[in-house]
Amino acid sequence: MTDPTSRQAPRTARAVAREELTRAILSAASAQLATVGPAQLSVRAVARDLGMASSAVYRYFPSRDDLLTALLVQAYNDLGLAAETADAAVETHAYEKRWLTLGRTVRRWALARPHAYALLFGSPVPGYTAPRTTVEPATRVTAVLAGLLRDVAADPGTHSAEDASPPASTVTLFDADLRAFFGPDVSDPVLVAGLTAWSGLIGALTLELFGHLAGAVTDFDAYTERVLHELSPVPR
Amino acid sequence: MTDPTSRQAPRTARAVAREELTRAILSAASAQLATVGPAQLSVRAVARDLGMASSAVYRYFPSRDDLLTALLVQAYNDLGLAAETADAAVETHAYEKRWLTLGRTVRRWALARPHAYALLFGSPVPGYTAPRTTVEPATRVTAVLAGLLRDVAADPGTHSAEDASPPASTVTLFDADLRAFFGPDVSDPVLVAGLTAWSGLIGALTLELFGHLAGAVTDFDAYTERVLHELSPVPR
DNA sequence: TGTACATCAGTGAACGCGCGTTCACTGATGTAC
DNA sequence: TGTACATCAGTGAACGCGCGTTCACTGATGTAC
Repeated sequence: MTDPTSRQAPRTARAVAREELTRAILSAASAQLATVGPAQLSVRAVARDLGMASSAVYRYFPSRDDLLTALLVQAYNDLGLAAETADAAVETHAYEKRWLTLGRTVRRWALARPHAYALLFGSPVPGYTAPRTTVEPATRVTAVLAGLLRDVAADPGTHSAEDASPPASTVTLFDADLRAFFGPDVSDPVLVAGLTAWSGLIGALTLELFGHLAGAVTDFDAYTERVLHELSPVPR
Repeated sequence: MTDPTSRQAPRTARAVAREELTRAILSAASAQLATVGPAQLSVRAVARDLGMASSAVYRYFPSRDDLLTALLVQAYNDLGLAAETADAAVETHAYEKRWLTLGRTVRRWALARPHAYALLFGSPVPGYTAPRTTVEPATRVTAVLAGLLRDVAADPGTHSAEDASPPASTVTLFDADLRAFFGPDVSDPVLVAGLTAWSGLIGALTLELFGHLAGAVTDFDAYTERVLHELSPVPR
């Protein structure tokens, strides 16, 4: 990633204006998602909101899909940053606390912007395929979980007798990239446990946010706490 | 539910034709979902697929939203029936087997029609609110889980010492309707465990079907088996 | 510091398209006598 | 069994709307001498 503006910083008026409008467009587009969903995201409506000609938006994003991609990247980075920050504030060895913090942080993030959550974890947008650019930002939240599992695996105090049990699986479950991502200390069973916990978190948020538990659960905060405890993939 | 056709069954040619076309419309609409998603479901496109005037569809469904509702109801009933049938085929007391069967059945159902899964468990359709009619069909799959938990709770052989531990929660987590649905024998902790397992299943399917594990998991069948074992909310 | 030219931002009209829904209509099917 | 009338299915045109994207353009900002 070489940043062309980092050589010197002229900061011309044009560059400043461009940055600001880019932000304004993204923000208007994001606000739109709250009412219409990603498949209905409309370049014309965004332009209308900003009081500019629809064609002007094309100076900033070459197509509707690029605008959508930018929203995806922004949301993933936003969520990733929130998770990283929250995790860094917890003592490294307080493993369960770190898991709970991750869950709470993701949930708080999602509750504050349900449309962004739906963009990331809801139905894929028909006809749109996210480009490679989105892969790395998407990785950030899960990297926090990976870090936690890596720390647990590296801690000799957390190993009980049953860890010596044979791997028992002859099948290769995971891709080499994922294995590398979690590191060599994280065993297959731990990886399964971690992904199961992550699935449970995403499932619980999906059910809550998409209204499947409306009229069933009365206190979602307390409920989620219980579920997170139940799901914890770390010892203690 | 009084069925007006049950008094006698004249089965006029018109009635037959109407039933068949209704089915054809639903099937064409369902096929559409595979390519465009529920928000883009188009009455005109459905009519085009069937070779009829778009206005003719309105003789069968008064509006686009009603068509969508019919699709929802159909999908929920389809999934519910699959789960009920599969569960009935397993021995009542083979609790874990029943849980695994539920998970496998839901997954197989979803893999065979990912668009239907997205319709039920993906992002809500913006601007559309499902009417009361959909509630009961939506209940069917979860009723299978409820039946399982009820059977476990009613079985005296499944209670260990720790069940005697105090409820420990002063908060009311669940709505009275849900409590009634699961029955009085199912304790709060068991209910939490059941919903956690369900969340995990939905989360795992969402991550798999919506492509979040592409390039991470290599063998999704084996992976899901492991996750289902991990999630099991029943003893043994 | 001033001028000449190049670059960029934003406009407004236009292209071709698809949508949900209504309406007056034709012709076929069903029903009552 | 036959006839008269009512009901229903399906048509095609029309309404008013919104969309993504392109294009030739004006005017402002930036740059090189």
